[in-house]
Amino acid sequence: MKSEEIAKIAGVSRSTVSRVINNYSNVPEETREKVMKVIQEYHYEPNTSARVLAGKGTDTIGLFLFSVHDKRNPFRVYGNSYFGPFVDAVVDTGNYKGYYIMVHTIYDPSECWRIRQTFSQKRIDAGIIIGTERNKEIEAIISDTTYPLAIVDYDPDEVKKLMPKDAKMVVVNSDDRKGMSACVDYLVSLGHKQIGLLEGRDTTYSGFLRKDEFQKRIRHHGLSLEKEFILKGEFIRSSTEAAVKKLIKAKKLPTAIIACNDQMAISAMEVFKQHGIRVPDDVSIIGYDDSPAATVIRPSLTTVRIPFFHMAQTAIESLSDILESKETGLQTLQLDVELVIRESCKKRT
Amino acid sequence: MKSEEIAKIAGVSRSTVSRVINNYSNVPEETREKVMKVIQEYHYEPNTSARVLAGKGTDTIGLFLFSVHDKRNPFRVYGNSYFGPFVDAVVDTGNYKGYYIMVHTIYDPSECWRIRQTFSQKRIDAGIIIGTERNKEIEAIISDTTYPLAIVDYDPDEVKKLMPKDAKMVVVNSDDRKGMSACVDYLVSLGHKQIGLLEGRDTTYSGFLRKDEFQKRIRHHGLSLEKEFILKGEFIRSSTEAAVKKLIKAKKLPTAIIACNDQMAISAMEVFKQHGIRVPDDVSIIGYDDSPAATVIRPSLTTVRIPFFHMAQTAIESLSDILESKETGLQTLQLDVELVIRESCKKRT
DNA sequence: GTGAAAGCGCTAACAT
DNA sequence: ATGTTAGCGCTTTCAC
Repeated sequence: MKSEEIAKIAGVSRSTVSRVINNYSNVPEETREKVMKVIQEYHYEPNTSARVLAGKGTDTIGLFLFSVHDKRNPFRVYGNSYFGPFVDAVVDTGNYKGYYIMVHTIYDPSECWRIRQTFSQKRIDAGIIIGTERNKEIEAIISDTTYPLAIVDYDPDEVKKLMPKDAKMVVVNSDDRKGMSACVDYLVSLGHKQIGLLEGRDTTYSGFLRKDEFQKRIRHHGLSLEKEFILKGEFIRSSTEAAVKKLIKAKKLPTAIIACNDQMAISAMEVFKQHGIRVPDDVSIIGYDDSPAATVIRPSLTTVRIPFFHMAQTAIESLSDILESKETGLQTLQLDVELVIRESCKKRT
Repeated sequence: MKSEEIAKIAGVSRSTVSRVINNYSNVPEETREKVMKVIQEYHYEPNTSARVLAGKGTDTIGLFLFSVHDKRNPFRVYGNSYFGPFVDAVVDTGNYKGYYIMVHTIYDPSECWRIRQTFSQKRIDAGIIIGTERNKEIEAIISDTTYPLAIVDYDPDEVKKLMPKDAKMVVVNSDDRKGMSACVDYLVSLGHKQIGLLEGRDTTYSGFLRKDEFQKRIRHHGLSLEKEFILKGEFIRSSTEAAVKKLIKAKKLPTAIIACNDQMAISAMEVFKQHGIRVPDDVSIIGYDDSPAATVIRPSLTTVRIPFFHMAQTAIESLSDILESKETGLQTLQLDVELVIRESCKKRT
């Protein structure tokens, strides 16, 4: 079924059918109804490719997930506490606003060409990138993309510096400094003086910020910054386990540890348990993300809640605005976080 | 950049450029290389809409997730132990085979028109449906869809009955009867005689099969089937909590409970803990799905592992075959499951 | 082996 | 207010 047939049946021309479909103002109610009736009767849906070719948008947004996980890890994306709720939120909010969402996973910077290709083939009107580390490939994307692009968790200043003048970008972050300082403050208020950090990757904006703020805040409280208490967990299980085991072997434990994501916090808890070290009695632990697992594990995990849903919503809405208005430039957004106190921390007596 | 410009630069016609792009056999190596060089130099990518309009496929597969969760539950999809790894696997396998994946969430049968619309607008070449309950709307989709469609977790006989003669369908299930009977057998081998069931929804194929097999297998072992031990958890947390609380109030507990998904098992464990009932000392629990949470919770959850990754892979591959061969008919696939024994069950002494 | 030309289904500028 | 027409960028017969 094509618009021409609808036109014939309704006794009008293709253009009129098109006008009805696209809600043009200059078509009388009577004609509109007549055409709509035929459209509905025949369940006519305009061919997307034809519309796009004739100048309309695809109404499709591409979501590109940069996974830090190994390609062969079966939980690589959904096991990632970060992505799950975010994808969910993007699909939901996107669908709600009338967009189709195309999801891609990128396991390595060398696969960045997929982003460019998807744009070049005109499959999407806009894109969302999440989880990327800072590297040549992504910088190249930022430097030469003029399609609307939202980047989650990236340094806005870098984007501003790199992006073309006619770029339409939006950067969405959560308040990592606030989140981390809340963690430190909370532990200090519980009497902790020896606080360790399970850091993520500082090639990641949030990873860098959290570590940096940790150090600043520790100093702010006049505490000492022990080098052996800064553990390289790289946001993943394997590195975390190795780092925590090494820490335990060194025989000198901090009284509390802040992990830069929940997965590391949980891995650490498991290693501690294996070694007979009790959480929170012997060591307090704080996570970051507030992933679903945080409420399931025992003791339940005190962690920083990132407003993924809201971030996704914001990203989609900004892109939507950009697509409608054609406005150009960089838009920076920072959403609020919240420390969720559960059972994994204890007062230092 | 369009094919015409490439043609001009390479000193050939548009048709030749097209032949090169589409790997036609009758292009001499020399010409092919000449054209390819220009294509690469200018990073030319053919416009998808134009190709589709001219008769090519979209190379896009639609993934439709029927969520049993409430629209306002922030973990509705990724919190669903079932979907997460599956979406992941579909995107991965799909991308690997050169397909783009469009993800949609359907919260209510009344939103089924989205599936039809996406096909009618010619946005996708094939679709995958997962998590649907049996109802008028989905039956209508099955009855009138002639596009390649894979349905995960659905009664193949029903599909065969409903589908048009020229349909291209594939149904992918896991071996629910085997999974459930393995659970019962295992508990029986541990000496349990009073076994309860946290059932899902029997409008779901797997939900029905698991409950049915549970009853069959209980009888097979000559055990009694106590009505009060069949709890309606509906696959979700809230119903499970209510059902388990009611069970506890009745003062008569089974010595073991099999839940038809991990989420219900975990919810039940939490309620038991709140009431001072120990797992597995007082009651053994088995889940179903082997979701990531199963290894995190304490005691870790004995559960049936569903090969989501393999199921997704199978679905994509079958669709891919169908798209390439244009073969018609119904293809039924059933993948194997495995009982993963962890800590949540104990011998009945 | 390669080019010319028709056509895919739609939108939009133009004409009426 | 509505019809006519010229593309949008590509693939694909059909000639040569």
